[in-house]
Amino acid sequence: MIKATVNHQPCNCATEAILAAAEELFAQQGFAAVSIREIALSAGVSKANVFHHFGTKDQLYKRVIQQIIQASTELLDELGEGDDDYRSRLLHFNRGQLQNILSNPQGACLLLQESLALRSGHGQQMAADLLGKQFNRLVKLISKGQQQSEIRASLDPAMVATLLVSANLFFFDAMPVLAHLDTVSFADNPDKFSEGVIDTLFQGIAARETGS
Amino acid sequence: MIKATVNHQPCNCATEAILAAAEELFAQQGFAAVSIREIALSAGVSKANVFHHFGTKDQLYKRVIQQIIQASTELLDELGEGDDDYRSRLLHFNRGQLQNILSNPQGACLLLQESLALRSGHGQQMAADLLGKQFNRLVKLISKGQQQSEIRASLDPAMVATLLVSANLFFFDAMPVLAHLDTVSFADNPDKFSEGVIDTLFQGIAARETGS
DNA sequence: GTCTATAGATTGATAGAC
DNA sequence: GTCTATCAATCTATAGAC
Repeated sequence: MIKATVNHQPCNCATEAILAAAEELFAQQGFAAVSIREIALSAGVSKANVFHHFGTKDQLYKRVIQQIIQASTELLDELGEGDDDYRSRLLHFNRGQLQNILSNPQGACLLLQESLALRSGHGQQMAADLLGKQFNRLVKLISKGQQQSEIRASLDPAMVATLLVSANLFFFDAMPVLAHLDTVSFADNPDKFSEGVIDTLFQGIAARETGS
Repeated sequence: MIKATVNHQPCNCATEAILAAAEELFAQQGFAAVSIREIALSAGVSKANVFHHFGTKDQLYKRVIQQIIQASTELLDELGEGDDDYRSRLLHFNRGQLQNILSNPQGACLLLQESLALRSGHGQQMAADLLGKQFNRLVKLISKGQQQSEIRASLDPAMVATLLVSANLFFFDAMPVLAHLDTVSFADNPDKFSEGVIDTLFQGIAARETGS
């Protein structure tokens, strides 16, 4: 025994295959529409094997959500830091957040499903915490920009944060369908979109005399 | 004339009860998680009665989506018209859209589910058309504002429309969870939110000298 | 139109061999 | 850990009486 060359993560190929298959299917069809049989088939294992590793369908789903949240959280811890001007920092933050969303569309889709409360509140709290955390980081960034007089002090920082975050979620959720409208030119270019959002927000949309 | 006191809609109480029950349950749990038995129980009719009136579960779902789209479409046909300045007209449009969404949260929830493509593309096209129609109305409104020199001409109208629409969807979808953050003050006041969005967008968020 | 009864398929989960 | 075989429950949908 002593388990010599053992990996603490024993390359448990089956569990990873099951998790990957489950994430894809849950994202595409939603929790209730996916059967364990379907997941097992897609992962190349037997149905009983899924239950052996994850106990119940609910627990498997919870593990999938946890995995997404964790990967997502690790990616945004140094977003928007640095000593650039606040316009650059907000652009950096927003662009990073959008890239993060687009880097795992399935995960984003599942978190959006959670936000709609389609499941009986299992992963919902975790998804809410993730959104709240990102939102508060952004609010803090904007507040600092106001203290440094780079951002208009009379604005509610949470309102500005709302406009920034909502644009990214909308890009992910609705842009695929708006892309076919001839009025939309930025649907296939996230970076250009982020720049457009920041430009528009910083300059404002009201026509002004060329003052200043 | 003619058609005296007749209703073409013969007050078919059962079908309406079924539709109402189905809309509520589908919105809360998603299509796959709801059984016909559950819908029939909630509507106060028998299971077979549901099949008699709607044929299949898919067709019932499609009818629910159609009903929501139709009610939604009727409500926005004169939004943003008038001869006010374009700031007022955009505020009017956006506030109306948000009120429309909040007036039927279940419907909005179902349309969001459609946008996530959880169903095999039945109502998805209709939901996409509705969003596209509203979006294009808004784009046109903004373009006219640019022609009248009330809105900065160098902006992409679709970008401005994106910021406006996304804010409303975000308010509906994510605000309930953000409401618990102490940084957010407008979560329970849609009208105040709409004003804040328009204010922020028109003035821009960059600090400027008090010029002009 | 509304119901009861039922058919036939599929589901989540378990038992037990290997 | 992995499998086959199986259970009981639930599902969509239909048949047929009233």
